[in-house]
Amino acid sequence: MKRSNPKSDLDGRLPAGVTLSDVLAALSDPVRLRIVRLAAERVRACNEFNFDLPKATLSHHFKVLREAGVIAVRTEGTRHLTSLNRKALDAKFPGLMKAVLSAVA
Amino acid sequence: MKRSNPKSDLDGRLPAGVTLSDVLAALSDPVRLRIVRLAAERVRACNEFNFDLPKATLSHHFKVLREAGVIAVRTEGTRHLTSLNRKALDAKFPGLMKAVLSAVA
DNA sequence: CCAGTCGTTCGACTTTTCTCGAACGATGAA
DNA sequence: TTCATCGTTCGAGAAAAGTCGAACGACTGG
Repeated sequence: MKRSNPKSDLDGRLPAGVTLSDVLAALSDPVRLRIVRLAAERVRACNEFNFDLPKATLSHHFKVLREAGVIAVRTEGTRHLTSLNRKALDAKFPGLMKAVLSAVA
Repeated sequence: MKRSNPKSDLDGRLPAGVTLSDVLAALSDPVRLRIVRLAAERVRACNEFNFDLPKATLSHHFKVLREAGVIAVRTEGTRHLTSLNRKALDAKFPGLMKAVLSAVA
């Protein structure tokens, strides 16, 4: 995995220049919304997201979410632990994740 | 304009089957986000949205927002009065529009 | 009736996004 | 070392979304 910056992805920062549109676009896919809901419950390894999708497809969706700063990934040996970037999102877009996560559909 | 249903678009209902993904997708475009912010201030005729875009492009964005139930349009003579479908959105997705509208970017 | 305005729709094109097989690098176990 | 596993990246194809000129119907003022 690319780790140009030595700081963890879990340090609670959003990528520079991320806009509301970017975040909404990242969240606007049903698969990614499922990922976000699961990541919001607790930190998970990728294989704990039991989606019946090819891993290349999954990896793509994780990448979109990462680039929008919605999720953060910490590598631990073989496993990639994914968590919701809740603090950073709440700081920049107050109330957004709460609304998204509490929505029924 | 197509008006298969005699009820006004302003009756505060969301189109059947609209999901959170649909609404987020509609909101994820910068132009549409601007439209929504302006419509949230007050009801506006289309020409009050002073975008420097061809009217076909504008019409497309309005259509996307309408189909997601984000805005409602009432025809009054020649003018199409656009308003945010706030009540219906708040009912189905509590806090979402508040977060979107209060976001800085 | 005619001309002008308003917004939609059509059609074509470009751009972006999605999907996923295949190859790859990194890691851990035997 | 060798092998299997994990997740990424590449690349190609398919699907979806965005852009916008042109034509159109609805309405209004003259």
